[in-house]
Amino acid sequence: MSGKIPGMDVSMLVALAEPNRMAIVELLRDGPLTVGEIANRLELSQPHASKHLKVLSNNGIVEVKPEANRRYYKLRSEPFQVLEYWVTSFQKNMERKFDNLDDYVQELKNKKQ
Amino acid sequence: MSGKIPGMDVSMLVALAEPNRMAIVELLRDGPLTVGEIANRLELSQPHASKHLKVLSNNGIVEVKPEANRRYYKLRSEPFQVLEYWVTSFQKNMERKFDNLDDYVQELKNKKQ
DNA sequence: ATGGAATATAACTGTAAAGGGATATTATAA
DNA sequence: TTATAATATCCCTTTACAGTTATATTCCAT
Repeated sequence: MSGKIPGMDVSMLVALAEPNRMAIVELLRDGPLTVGEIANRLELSQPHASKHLKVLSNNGIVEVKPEANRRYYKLRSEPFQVLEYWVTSFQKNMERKFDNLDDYVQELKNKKQ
Repeated sequence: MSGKIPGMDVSMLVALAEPNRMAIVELLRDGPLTVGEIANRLELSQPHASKHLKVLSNNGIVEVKPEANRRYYKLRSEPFQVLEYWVTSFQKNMERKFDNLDDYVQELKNKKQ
């Protein structure tokens, strides 16, 4: 219809919407960490940590920096910028629209009849 | 049941991280709609739409306003405010930390040895 | 009260993904 | 070379959930 603001790509949210992965993301706030560190601090098995990191990586939420036989995972900022933009535009929309819901619904009802 | 998950509550993201539910949320940007309207516009079966709306409702993303035998679903702003706060604080953190990753990793390595 | 419209819910199926364990890969060190 | 550490990948089981169909509920109109 009118100015349809491009909907958020859901895959990033899918990646974030799992407790262990969210915990990883929160952990990486303070800086890059290796797989082993992440697994230790979150009490995950190493394969489990690697798996979750792969999901995060596939969705561009983290990137890898190999260093000898370790791999430092670090957050990427871009997806968070996209998310911030989306949710911000959302807020503006809602404030504008729903100040008086009752009137709005009444208006809708009349239009339908 | 790892009781150590800080930060964002993941359940809201779980609710958003499904294509049909995201589509519903985008649809409700322009104002409240009934179940039937939502099902029609997104080409979902009625029970399917109701189910997704229940998930959104259980997570506080939408609320219901009964009107005769119709039910208008509308967005709630609070969860979006929470999400915006979270992602914003995130951004600040990352800008501050990761300006020069190479130095940071080097520093980490030295600390470990 | 009867019928129909709008919505919710229950029962079921199929599939995707989380979680665990074993193994493969890569890199370093002795 | 062999050994060991760090990580990825493969296999397997189980669970969660999207989606469908059928039925129940609620409300309005006649």
